[in-house]
Amino acid sequence: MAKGKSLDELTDPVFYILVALVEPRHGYAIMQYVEEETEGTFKIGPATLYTIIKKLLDSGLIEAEPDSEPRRKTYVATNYGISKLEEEVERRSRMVDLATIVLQTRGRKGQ
Amino acid sequence: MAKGKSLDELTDPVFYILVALVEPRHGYAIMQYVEEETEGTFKIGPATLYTIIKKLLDSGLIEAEPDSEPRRKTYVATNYGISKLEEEVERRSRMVDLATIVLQTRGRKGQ
DNA sequence: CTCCTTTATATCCATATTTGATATATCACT
DNA sequence: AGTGATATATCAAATATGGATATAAAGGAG
Repeated sequence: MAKGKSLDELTDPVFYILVALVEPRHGYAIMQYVEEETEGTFKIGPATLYTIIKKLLDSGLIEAEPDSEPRRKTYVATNYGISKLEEEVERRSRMVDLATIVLQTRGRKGQ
Repeated sequence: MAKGKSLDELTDPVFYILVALVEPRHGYAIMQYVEEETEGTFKIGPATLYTIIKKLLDSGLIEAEPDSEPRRKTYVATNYGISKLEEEVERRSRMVDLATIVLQTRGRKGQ
């Protein structure tokens, strides 16, 4: 049901696109969503967007959905995509926790 | 004091290497540290490691430190590197929070 | 003393990922 | 008719990553 390579880790743009597609959205709306949610700090251009959409369709993380407007293509995360996103949230959460502890431990030097 | 490009976002291996270098470590010890801390789920090979060490030295996030053993090269994060790591932890934390909220909101459909 | 494993650093090159630039077309507004 | 926003799409270049490989010294086993 998926043919991509690993998918053990999701990159930043893949992560944001999957988050956007927890609700159905078309490509352009994904770009706007990510820019708004990150207050302009993370932007996804069309090249990155459509490259990744293709990859996510191929690997079964998202699927196409019918849209009323003919010139738009709407996508949404599959159940598989949602669970992959949940895994990735946990993975990133652990990364944050590790770094937080390490940074805390530092400072109180020696002992 | 830094000549790298953006550094606005750190990739996964860069993140792990910087976390490892909150305390002084030499290259091989970084590889072992990351593998241990991630329980074998994330491995950094020599190619990735030394490529990134070079990049981090160039951009001033880490610096070399004298080591008793002559055949080892020890590195440690600079103050600049620590603050970059802190920023990145916050950035990733916000990503986790966003995804968590979005995933929570889903499920209770309509309204 | 020789073999093997671990430690340790380093690079080549192929593959994967990302992105700037560009192209096309429709729609809304003036 | 012209401009800006909407909307999808691709090319080519730049970046990033990782498997394989090379080198060498140290430590332990037999």
